[in-house]
Amino acid sequence: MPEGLEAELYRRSAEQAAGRRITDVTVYDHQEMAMEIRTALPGHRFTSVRRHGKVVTLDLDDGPSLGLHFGMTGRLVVDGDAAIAELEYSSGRDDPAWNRLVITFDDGGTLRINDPRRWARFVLDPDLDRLGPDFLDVTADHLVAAFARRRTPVKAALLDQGVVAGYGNMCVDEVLWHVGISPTTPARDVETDDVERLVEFAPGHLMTMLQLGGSHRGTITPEVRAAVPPCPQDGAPMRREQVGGRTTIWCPVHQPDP
DNA sequence: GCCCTTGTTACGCC
DNA sequence: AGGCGTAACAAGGG
Repeated sequence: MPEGLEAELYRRSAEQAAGRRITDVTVYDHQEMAMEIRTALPGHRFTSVRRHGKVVTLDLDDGPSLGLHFGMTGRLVVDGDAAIAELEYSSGRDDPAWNRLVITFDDGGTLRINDPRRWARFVLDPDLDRLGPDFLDVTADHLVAAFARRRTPVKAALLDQGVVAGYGNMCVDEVLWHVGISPTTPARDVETDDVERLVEFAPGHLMTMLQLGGSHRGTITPEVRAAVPPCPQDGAPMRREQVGGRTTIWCPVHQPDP
């Protein structure tokens, strides 16, 4: 599913669209915004493409920016080339019926959101103020402060985009497994040392996963999530339960509950 | 055909 | 007030 890593892949893909003149926009979903989007974009060019957490923002040379969020199964397709060939929990197909937004450029190329389920979102001038720091450069100080008043499982705290932006279900399990923190630990009870180890470890590991293709390319892969084999690190039976309302995989031995 | 999956938001409760 | 849990949402796939 599109987590921050997939959003980064989409951002890079969207850079191919920068500088090209927009000639047409077709809005198939969120009709309430169709008018303003069709008014703002044609005749203009995207100048730069940013990402914060799971939101990709395309800046316009003149006028509002365009914010994209891909929900669970949304993909960005630029010039017919899906940035992510395989996306967990989504089919591999690129059915035209699933196009939600299509932007056409004067060279005939397109930038599209294609989403079988309709949770992808797009909006002009996205509000990023409610998002925490990006997951690739959040500091330990920030997380410690944000965790301090929360009794909720650390897993839920990391998934809270207002605490830190970009983590999805798979990357949280991945990082917690590697740094040996139980996802059930109340956020306020996570040792500062452990938060520091997480912050030190996560960016490099996530970037490696990015280079391998995205959030499903870590140790806790979709196959591991489905089959729940013995812990790849120490061979103990892994647990698979709902934590913070989400299916969670962890090792009770090297990620012991507090 | 039931049930699983996900990210986000809306709600109600404490 | 704000933290917390949960339901709801869409719809393909097993």
